[in-house]
Amino acid sequence: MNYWLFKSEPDVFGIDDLAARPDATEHWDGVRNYQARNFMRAMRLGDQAFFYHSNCDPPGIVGIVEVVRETYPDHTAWDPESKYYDPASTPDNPRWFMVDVRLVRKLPRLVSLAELRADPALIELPLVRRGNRLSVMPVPAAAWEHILRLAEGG
DNA sequence: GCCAACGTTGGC
DNA sequence: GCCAACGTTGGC
Repeated sequence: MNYWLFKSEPDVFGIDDLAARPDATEHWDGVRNYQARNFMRAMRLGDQAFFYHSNCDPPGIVGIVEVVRETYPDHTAWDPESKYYDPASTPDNPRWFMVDVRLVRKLPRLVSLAELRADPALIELPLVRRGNRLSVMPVPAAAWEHILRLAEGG
């Protein structure tokens, strides 16, 4: 099992929006970066991920989600009305993919980006590397467990 | 609102 | 294939 992190802007789609979906499940559409796409294609059923709020104050990790459907084509790329439309992606030859995630739980508290950055145990966390703008990225197992301990105060 | 750090585009 | 220009992300 692998661990991941999904970024989302709470003004657009926050963790409470996910919680309000039927079965607290939603497809993760709109990823238009090849590296992030490749990470999603590597996800397997049962993989867990942090839900991260970006572009807000304060940015940070707010919950845990689980992959409940593995990679399949992102249909929003075929919709001319969608802001994620990409005419280079077709049903016969899809370029962009998504997974379905289900909310496992919100964390007892937000673990802020500032706190993550300041923690020497999280040097290996891609999120805190300089200039990282990926919206989907891996989380090393040791970092995953460390962050959970931070959130749970133990 | 600013701007650093990216990724993408397109002329050559 | 190079690389300058451009657009985007996202913290601050």
